[in-house]
Amino acid sequence: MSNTGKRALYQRIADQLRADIVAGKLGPGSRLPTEAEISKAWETSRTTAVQGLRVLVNEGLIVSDRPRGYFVRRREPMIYRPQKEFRAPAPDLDIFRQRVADEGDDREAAQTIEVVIVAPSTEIRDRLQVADGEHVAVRRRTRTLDGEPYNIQDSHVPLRIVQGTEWMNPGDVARGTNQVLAELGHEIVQALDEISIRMPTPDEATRLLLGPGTPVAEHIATTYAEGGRPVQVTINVLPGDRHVIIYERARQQQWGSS
Amino acid sequence: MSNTGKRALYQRIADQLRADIVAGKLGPGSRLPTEAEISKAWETSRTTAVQGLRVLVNEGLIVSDRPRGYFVRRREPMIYRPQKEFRAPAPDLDIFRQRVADEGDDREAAQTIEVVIVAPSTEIRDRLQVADGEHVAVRRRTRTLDGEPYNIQDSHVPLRIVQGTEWMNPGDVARGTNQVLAELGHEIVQALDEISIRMPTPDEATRLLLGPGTPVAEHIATTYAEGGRPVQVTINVLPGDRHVIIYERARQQQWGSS
DNA sequence: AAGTGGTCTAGACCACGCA
DNA sequence: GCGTGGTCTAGACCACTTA
Repeated sequence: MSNTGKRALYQRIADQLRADIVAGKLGPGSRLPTEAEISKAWETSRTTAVQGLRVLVNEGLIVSDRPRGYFVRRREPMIYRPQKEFRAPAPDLDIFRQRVADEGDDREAAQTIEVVIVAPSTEIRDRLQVADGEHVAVRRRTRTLDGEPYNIQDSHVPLRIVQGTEWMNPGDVARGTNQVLAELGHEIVQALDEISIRMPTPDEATRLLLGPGTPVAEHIATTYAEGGRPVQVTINVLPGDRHVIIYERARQQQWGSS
Repeated sequence: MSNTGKRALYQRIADQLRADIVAGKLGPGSRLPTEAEISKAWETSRTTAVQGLRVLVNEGLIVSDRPRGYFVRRREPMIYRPQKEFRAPAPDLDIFRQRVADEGDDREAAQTIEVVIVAPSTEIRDRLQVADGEHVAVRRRTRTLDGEPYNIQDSHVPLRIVQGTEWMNPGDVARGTNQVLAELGHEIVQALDEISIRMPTPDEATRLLLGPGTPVAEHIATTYAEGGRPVQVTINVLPGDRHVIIYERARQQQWGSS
């Protein structure tokens, strides 16, 4: 094999296929050439063809569905809104109206809930400001849509606050767990959202059925009661191919992206 | 090679190394065993060792610094706040105070700006609600910190709004471009933030010097003037290994993550 | 039974940074 | 020069799905 350019052959194979995909010549769901076809067309070994395909897999552009072949991936993100029921007069958001309305419409939402008591990790302890030996209660939720895992949500509260209360009930709480906390004297008045972007851990990849090349957002919501007292830390893990995170901002706040 | 378990050998190699990294046995910056050492230790071919290492590269856990070897990656994310100068009484955020204070402190920030006129993409046209043949002005910024690329920001405005104004000056506008827009009769009163998570395009990977296994957040901020009229669409591309996105929410809004 | 991708072998030559 | 990772070859056997 002669190196016609500086770029490696497997890179050029990937470039070619990627170009076909972004140009629409290979639309979502299309089947790609097989490894054998590619290696023949480029007069190279199958290993190199595989390497080229793997580039696109790691970019999240294609998936392999063995033994049927490689296919162009579909993306159908759902709306994720840390600010629920935002009441400011909404600007003209036709694009989203549609998709928001779709949420939970024809798709069947479900969730599994378990509640456990654990020693908090450093991340949780820092944000919850609990003492060193103090334990926390955790509501672990895995949400599914049409049977497909959708996201993971783990809420952490100091154990002393919720021990023996409805918060620890491992099932739905119709009026919402924040309402329960409010009734317990911990009404939430403020929150901090931190959103990090990273590749999933193998454990997350398993729980969320993530293919290679699928990054996740880790959304850590820390909620505070009056006086800046932290009440709850919720960690949400959102597969990048299934979510768009939406925030709305109104006049009383300042404008970024100047 | 006998398949001792179901899991492929290269997977088990990756598992072992990953465990060493998350356990801290291999701290940030540590050098990993060489490909040759791994293949010898596991009694396999170098190809399989490479395959195992590539798993971790694609997870963003390690980088190869040829020809020095593989190294455990460092993560030092900066704070990114779409809500700037948030004025609500801040909760106790010691963790972040530190890092926010660091911003632009000992590190040298710089940016390159260019302004061009283009036919808008569908994404832009939908959000900006411009007519079909109408053109838009784009301020393209690449921000660097200590000479390292940090993020990309492209602001789009209908051309008719800013033609011949200071907005199109390809340099700093001391009082901010939003102020310029306000003076032109387009004061911003509302905004919509959309955040998507994905792997970078090859072009973005080049511009931002992204290694493999580094996902990006695409933050699309659409700002609106009185009456829900869209004024500007800003697309920010944020490398996941260099940013944490922060939002604060206060009482007048509703609480998500219930 | 045929064809697919998943994994693996045992080599090879190369570019590059460092001593 | 030496050792590193980057790339590539020309095969091989396997598990799985579909015809």
